[in-house]
Amino acid sequence: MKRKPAVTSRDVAELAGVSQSAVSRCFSPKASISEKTRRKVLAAAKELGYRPNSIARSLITRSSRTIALVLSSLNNMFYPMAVEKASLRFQEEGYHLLLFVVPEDGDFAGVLDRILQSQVDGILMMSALLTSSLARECVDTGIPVVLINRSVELEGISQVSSDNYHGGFWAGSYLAMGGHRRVAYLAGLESSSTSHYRYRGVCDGLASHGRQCDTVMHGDYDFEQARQATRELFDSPDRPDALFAASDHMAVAALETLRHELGLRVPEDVSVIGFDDTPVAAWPSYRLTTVRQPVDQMIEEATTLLLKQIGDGVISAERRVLPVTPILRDTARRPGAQGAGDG
Amino acid sequence: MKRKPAVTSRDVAELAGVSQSAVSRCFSPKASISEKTRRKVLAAAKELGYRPNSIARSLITRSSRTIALVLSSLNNMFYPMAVEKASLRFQEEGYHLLLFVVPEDGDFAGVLDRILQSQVDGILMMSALLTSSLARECVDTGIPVVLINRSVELEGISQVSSDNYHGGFWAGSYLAMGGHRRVAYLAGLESSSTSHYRYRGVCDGLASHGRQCDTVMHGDYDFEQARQATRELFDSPDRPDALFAASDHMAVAALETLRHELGLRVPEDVSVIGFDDTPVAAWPSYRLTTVRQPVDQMIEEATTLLLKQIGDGVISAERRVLPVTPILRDTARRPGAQGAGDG
DNA sequence: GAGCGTTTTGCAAACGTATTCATTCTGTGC
DNA sequence: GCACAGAATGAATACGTTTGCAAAACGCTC
Repeated sequence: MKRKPAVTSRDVAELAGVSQSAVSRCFSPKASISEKTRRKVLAAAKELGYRPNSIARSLITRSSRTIALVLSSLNNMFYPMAVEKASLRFQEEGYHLLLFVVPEDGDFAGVLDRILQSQVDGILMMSALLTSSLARECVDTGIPVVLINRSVELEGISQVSSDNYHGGFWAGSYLAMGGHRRVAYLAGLESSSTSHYRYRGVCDGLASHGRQCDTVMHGDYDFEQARQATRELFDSPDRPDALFAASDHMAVAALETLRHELGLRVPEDVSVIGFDDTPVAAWPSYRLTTVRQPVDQMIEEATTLLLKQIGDGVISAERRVLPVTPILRDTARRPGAQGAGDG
Repeated sequence: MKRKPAVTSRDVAELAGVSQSAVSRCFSPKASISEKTRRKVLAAAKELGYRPNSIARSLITRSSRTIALVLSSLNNMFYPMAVEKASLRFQEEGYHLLLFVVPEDGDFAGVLDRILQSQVDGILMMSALLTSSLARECVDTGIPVVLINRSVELEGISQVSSDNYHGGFWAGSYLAMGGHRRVAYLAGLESSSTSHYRYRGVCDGLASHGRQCDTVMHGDYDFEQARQATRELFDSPDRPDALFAASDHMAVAALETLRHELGLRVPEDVSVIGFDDTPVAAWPSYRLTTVRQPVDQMIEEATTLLLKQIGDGVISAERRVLPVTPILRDTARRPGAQGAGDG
């Protein structure tokens, strides 16, 4: 079964007895064309199974109507959810998504090269990866970039994030009010600004009640590493009495380890707070107290921001911070409840 | 900050004092070019920040080096894992992935239209969606299609799936040997061939031990629907004593409902078997007995199949069925264990 | 330096579309 | 029937590459 030669607008023009221009105009919404020829053309097009070649169109219009979506892992359900939403949104606007999965420690320079070659109209990044020299390359080529939940110190790169600091701050206050004295932070990747803001938040939140953050351990957003970190943190007599994890994914890993491996009760022995409010947090086995990120809204903002810059042909460096919502469930002791030893 | 006009191979040629062809040849691996001019050209290219325009390249070579990846949901972790793997594989081969998320009940015809317009070299489908008339359209345009874990009755469409039937068969036998008398099947989408094969498998597996499948309930691969189905199935005195779910995702939903809502013990009161062996199945809270699909291998096969057809320019309809692996954990009573009333 | 095979090079023609511009058509008001 | 505005049309060009072809340059041997 061999490929046929593609049918072009010229073929359709010939069959319909009109010029190639006429055919082209039939497929551009705003072009001026009479109803009569439109019908002739559409009939011919249908008969031949013609579809405009969007590559040729991109070449002439200098716009591929394509967005590069770059991320480094889909392990944390936050990302699949974001991807799904983004895909739907861009599809609505007639844009396509070119997917780039780049390991956090992978060769992003090479991938960026391919991204820039592919003539995307914009870049949506959900991972760090972007060093300032690479960011400069994007800006230089004039491609708008929007970062989700990551930050980079450079003009020309827009950012949408949730209020990581205040999310952390709430967690810190809440744990302090619950009477916890030794709070540990289960951090994400070192390179992740998100994890840093959450950390600073939790510290300040604790500080606002005269407490402090006791220990930091890196789980790198990874399930197994989070488990290992939990073991090291809690497998000792003077263990922490509360844990704030930089993601639900890690919080669940911690819960599993605390309960099933270390034999600790949550929240009686240890309180746990996560971040994201992914679906798993609501499952009855966990009922994880957490901080909800407004995924849909974040994607919505990021999409709008990107499309606006593409439309205007002007790249800017806006910064949007969206509010988070504390979700009170059962893994963190509630302030005022029995057991709160807050003198 | 305005966009600059793009730098083209002509600009580079001029600066380097060579012809535009020479520049082009510098960027095609197999072209013949002298070391001297190559150096001149590369220097000029670097100075100007030149990158070949892959749109123009696609137009002339009639190959976009792009694959359409279509799926309908990323809820079940099976898909994110598959997407990640596929993305990495195709990136290795110099292909890009164009992502299409289309709801299972969405307008696939419209999306297919866009896929075909975008001149992809191949299509990788991880959802049903493909009616035979749409499949015909693909075949007619000469684009190779590979389906993962779905089937459609048509020449020209290749398929890679795991051995759903034997996975189901094993589950049926295992439950029968465990002494279960009333086995229910928590099915996926009606339209999913995968779910059908698993059903036929579990029926035959049970039959091979003189049992039969008692009830079927549709969970449509959705967490909430699976919970609802579980309620309806088990909230009665003559409830089933075992459940085979068409995905781990639904099996976990069932587990949550059985344990935390209906107060049933697993596996003492009810045995549960899932399908996929996604990471969640191994979490200590569940330790789900399940059937492992070889995700990596499936993607590997699908990728190879697709690239081969693209390379040969010949589309074929191969069918690969990959073996599954039973994973014995703790949610299904083990044959011979106390409580097996297979008298 | 001539002769000859091999590489390297530039020219020019594609690829399939959008769009400008000049031209022709259409319809309206007189 | 005429003038005129507006819409509809086609010819031609451009988008940035790859590639066949023929010419030119090069590296040999004699």
